Amino acid sequence: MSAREQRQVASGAGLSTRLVVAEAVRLADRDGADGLSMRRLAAELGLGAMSLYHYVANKDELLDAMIDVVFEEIELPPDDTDWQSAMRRRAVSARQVLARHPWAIGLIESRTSPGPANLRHREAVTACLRRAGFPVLMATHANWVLDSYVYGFALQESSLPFDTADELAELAEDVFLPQLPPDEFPYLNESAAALVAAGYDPAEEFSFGLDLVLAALEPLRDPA
Amino acid sequence: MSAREQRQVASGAGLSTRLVVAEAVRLADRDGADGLSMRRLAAELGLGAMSLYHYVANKDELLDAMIDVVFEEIELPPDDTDWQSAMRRRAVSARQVLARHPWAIGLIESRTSPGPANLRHREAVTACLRRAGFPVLMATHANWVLDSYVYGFALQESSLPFDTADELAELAEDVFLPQLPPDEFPYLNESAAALVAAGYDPAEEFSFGLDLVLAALEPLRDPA
DNA sequence: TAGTACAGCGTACGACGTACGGTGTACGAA
DNA sequence: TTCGTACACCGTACGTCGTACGCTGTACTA
Repeated sequence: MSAREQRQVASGAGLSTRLVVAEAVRLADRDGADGLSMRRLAAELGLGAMSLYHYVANKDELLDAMIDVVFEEIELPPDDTDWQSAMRRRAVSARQVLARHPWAIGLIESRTSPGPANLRHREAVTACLRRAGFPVLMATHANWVLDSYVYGFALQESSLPFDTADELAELAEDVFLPQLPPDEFPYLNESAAALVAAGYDPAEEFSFGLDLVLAALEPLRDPA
Repeated sequence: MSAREQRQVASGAGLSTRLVVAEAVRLADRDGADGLSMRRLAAELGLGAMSLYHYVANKDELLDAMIDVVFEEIELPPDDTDWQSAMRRRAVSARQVLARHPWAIGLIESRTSPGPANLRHREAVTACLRRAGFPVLMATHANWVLDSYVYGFALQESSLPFDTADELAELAEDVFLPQLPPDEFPYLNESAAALVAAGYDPAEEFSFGLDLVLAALEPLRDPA
């Protein structure tokens, strides 16, 4: 029995590994990945720094657990609709969750062992694709394409310095365009202007690409 | 004139900001983002820690500069072919570069101001799409879809604990499958088995999704 | 010959993760 | 009632981090 499992069982009353990890997620949401330190987390919980090590083996394990909490928040593809609707539901949910916890995206790069929620998620998605008639290897391909799109979109979105169309318009005028001489960046200027005029909505932008990918995957199903 | 620009001009003989950043990239490639510290970087260059601050304002600026070096390595879309070939070239190049510098992916999340190479890259890609006949807003959409796919793929690839089909086969047998009880994860087991049997090549996997996306974008061009 | 840049460094401060060895309280057994 | 034990928790300390501050020495100019 590892130290971690031991603690998870114990202390039915007050603290628990789950609560510690949850508070860590809250802290990272508020202050970013760099703002999360064992000391600050402990202080937030009213503990001394070293007390955390009764619930978590080390910071690395804490980060792994935090990522798995994030995966837990992502909706699984429902199995009472067509596969496209199901995959859309879970993709949209994933984007929302990752936008809420942007630190998670940067963390994924450095941790290589998926947690239980992650595995459950992958199983559910693969199941949905297989039942929709995708051959085994096609389901793998579809999985890669969809996950790449979702993670990549979340990554890009998290690195944007604005969240809404209004903020974009403001920033474009005050910061971006002054940095983009029209003779050197004619196309970016054109795009920026068009984008400000048309309005920018991350959810819509996400939908566009998602529908494109889903439609492109459709013909790869086996005509069961 | 900022401290940084000042240094870039000075010291024509030995060190320069460019060399410092280049060495930082090498160090991050070798030891990961966490392995890069100002002291270690300085030591690698035969300097005291504080000497670095003659070339770089602070670590944050160093990280920004490192990311821009990475973007510099990515091939721009050539303009002597059809748009699909051009976008494929730059996407394949981007994947290769990001696989060489996986730390860059995790860094992107937390830095919001694109460097000059990044801007030049975006301009070139947008130009290619516009010239291929995509209307302004369609070009923006295409940009989002393609970049999302590329970054997302790179992110996933960097978080895989294996690089080749052989390593996958080995890990699957020794680590993955024992963790995946067949009754709980039937589809992941099926996928893993099929993947081991068929062999796994990241470049091929990348190509599959890339071609899918490119083909899906084709009809969105304006029939100029 | 004096003055001025500038590359480079030594020291120090506050924060970090965490190893190690405590302390107090709760509780079952004697 | 007493004692042993388990467990939640913590204080201190070590090595590392980024970097502020102020000092060297060298090279070159006036």
